Amino acid sequence: MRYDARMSGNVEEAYQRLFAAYGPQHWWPAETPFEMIVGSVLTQNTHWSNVAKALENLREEGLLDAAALHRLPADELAELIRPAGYYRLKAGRLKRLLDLLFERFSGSLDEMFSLSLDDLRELLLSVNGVGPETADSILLYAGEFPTFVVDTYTHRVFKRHAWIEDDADYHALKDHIESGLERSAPLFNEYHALLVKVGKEHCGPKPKCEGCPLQELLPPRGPHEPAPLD
DNA sequence: GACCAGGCACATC
DNA sequence: GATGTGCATGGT
Repeated sequence: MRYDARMSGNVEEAYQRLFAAYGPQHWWPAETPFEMIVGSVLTQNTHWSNVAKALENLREEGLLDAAALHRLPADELAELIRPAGYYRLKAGRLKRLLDLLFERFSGSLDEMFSLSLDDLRELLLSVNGVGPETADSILLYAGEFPTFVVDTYTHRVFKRHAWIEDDADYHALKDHIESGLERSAPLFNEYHALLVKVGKEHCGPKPKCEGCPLQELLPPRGPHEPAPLD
C-alpha cells in the first residue's frame, strides 16, 4: 500500500516514513479468514510465535475449520492451544465465538461478513472475551473491513511522540488514526503491521530511538522523550 | 530468573 | 469511573 496524497497530518507522515523504511509487511501470517479469526483470539497479550505453535497443533488435527472446531470439546481445544498461553481462558473465548457463528450464521463466514461493519462490530463485542482489538482484528484481517486495529504498539508509538494525549483510550486513538487516513482496509492492514514492526524494533517498553524511521517527527515535548505511560 | 507479549473480564474501592 | 488482578506459555 503506497502513500496516498489524500492522507493528511502526522498520521499520514508517520505511515509514509514507516513504509519507506520497511516496505510492505505482508501481514498477517494466517492462510484463511477462519485461521485469522482463531489467531485474533490466541494472540491476545501473546507473542505471535506462541500463537503459531497453537495454530500448527490445530492444523495437524484438521481443526482449522469452523465446523470441526465447533464440535471439539473445550477441554480438548484448551490442550491443543496450550502454547499460546491463557489456554483455558482462550478455549472458552473461541468456543463462544464459534457458538455465535453457528447460532447466528449457520457457521458461514460469508454470511457473518455480509453484515455491516458497525453491526458486526457490535455483535462481536457482545461475545465475552472479544474486546475492541480482537473485534477489529477479525473485522480487518478476516473480513477486510476498513477498521483500524489499535494495539499496545500503536499506543506506545503515538503517545511517545505526543501525537495524541497520554490518557487517550482505544477509541480515541482509533478515531484519530482513521480520520487522518483514507478509509481503506489494505492501508489500515499495512499501517498496523508497520506500527508493530517499528514498535518491536524501536518503541518497546524501553525505547531504542537510534535509527528509528520516526525519529525526525519531532513531538512538542522533545524528540522521543518517553511519555509517562505503561 | 526477570521481563515481556497483536487483551479482556471482573473485583474492589 | 478509575485502578488492580488473574489468566499462562515461551523467547530473550
